[in-house]
Amino acid sequence: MTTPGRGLHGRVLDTLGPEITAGEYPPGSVLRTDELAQRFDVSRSVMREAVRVLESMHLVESRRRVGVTVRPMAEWNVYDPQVIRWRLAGADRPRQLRSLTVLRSAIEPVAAGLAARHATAEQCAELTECALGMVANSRGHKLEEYLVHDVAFHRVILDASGNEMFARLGDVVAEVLAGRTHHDVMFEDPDPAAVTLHVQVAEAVRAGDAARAEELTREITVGALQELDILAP
Amino acid sequence: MTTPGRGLHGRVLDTLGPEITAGEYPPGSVLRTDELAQRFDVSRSVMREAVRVLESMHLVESRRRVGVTVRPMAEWNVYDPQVIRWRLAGADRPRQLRSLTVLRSAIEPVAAGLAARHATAEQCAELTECALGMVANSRGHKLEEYLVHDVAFHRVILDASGNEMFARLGDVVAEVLAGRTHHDVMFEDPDPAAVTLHVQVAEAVRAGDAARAEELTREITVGALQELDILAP
DNA sequence: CGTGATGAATAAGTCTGACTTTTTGTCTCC
DNA sequence: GGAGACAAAAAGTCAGACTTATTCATCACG
Repeated sequence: MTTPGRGLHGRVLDTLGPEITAGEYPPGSVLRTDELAQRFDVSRSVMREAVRVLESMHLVESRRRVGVTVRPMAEWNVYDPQVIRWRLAGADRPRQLRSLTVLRSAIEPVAAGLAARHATAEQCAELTECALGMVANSRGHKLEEYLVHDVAFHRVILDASGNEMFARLGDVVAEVLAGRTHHDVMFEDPDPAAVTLHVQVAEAVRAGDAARAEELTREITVGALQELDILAP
Repeated sequence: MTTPGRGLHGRVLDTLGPEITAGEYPPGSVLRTDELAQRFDVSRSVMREAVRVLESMHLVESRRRVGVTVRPMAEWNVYDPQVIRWRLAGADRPRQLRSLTVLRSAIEPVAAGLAARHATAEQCAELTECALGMVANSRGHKLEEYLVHDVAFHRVILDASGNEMFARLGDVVAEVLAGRTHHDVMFEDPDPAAVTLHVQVAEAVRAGDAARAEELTREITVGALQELDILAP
């Protein structure tokens, strides 16, 4: 991950950020920088830097003579990787995971279609390698190794799409996939059908068959959605 | 937009942010906080707050004994509304607009499908109202009025999807639509086919026909993509 | 009564200067 | 030429004094 302790203000954020995103302070609550500085035993300057960061994430708003007020969830920068991480670590992790999976289901098929058009030879090779890695670890409870290749696969697809907005969702996808493997119970080996689909996507991309790559990826994400629906219908 | 002058550090960001996102400092360049503070005629504390914000956007990285180094574009938080605004105001606006339009083409159809399932009666009414507003202003060079309804329409769709990640893209869509109307030349009235499609989407959502809403919206976004391809093939 | 002006209290905002800590580059010395 | 010590540089931290905007309450006036 990113460095955890990058300065005192970072330490403050590591506990204050999750508190806010967990909804511990209802929207409209006011925090006083002086009190916060006391609580975390840091100087006001450090506390102010932390508040500035929270402010840039639209988690809070700082106004004179009022204090630091917590903004309603609807205004948060929910695409900020830091915010995503905080929320995934908190109580509404399931809800968050569902939102992100729906996002994946919208993005990844289109990204795969673009990848089929734009992927370099090197990226095609990487993709095939990842798919093979998934096959090799799809049986025998080698979930960790499988995950590594799965994440790499989707990263390559997103990168190869040539769209920077898609490419930057690699971390999000990684978080979602890791979450599925680690937190949510996943005793069994991955679905063989999903593994096959990944191999086929790699083929389609290499063949430059955009429509097929898109459709196959859609099937993968539909599978991911169904998985969630089974877990929490 | 958001408040322009929210403190001294905000003023600094208003000029430093665009400079960085415009690529005026190549990746790896180092800035010294002291020099920046002098340049902007602010105290070091204010300058530090500004740097913290840039850091949280992953535009720069601050390291001891080294300085504030500019990160490569691939690491920027390109979903940060502030970053998007800075980049849209800069030189690579066209590229940015294309990326965002591709993003729209992935998100909005899925969002429309979900909206057909989840939209409240009130949201359906709003949608119809927006569509009618578009029709009413589709002829006679009433581009501004048309834009207002167009933006509102897409916002309602994204909100009604019930997915917060989609909902938060409302501002992005607004920027893209506004960009198309204002910056890129658009002398003529909007495409009548597009107007009809919006009306039909509103109908499909009200009827709860997810597949149809999705497909119609896909046509809208395909149109938006073609528009860009014609302007800069 | 309301209504608008006055003023005081409050909390964020700003600046300054001194000090600490980490990192890096260099200069020995073996 | 490599290992370790040393010095310089820049960010990081802190404390305290001061400024400024905002809110709220009070009070006079219509």
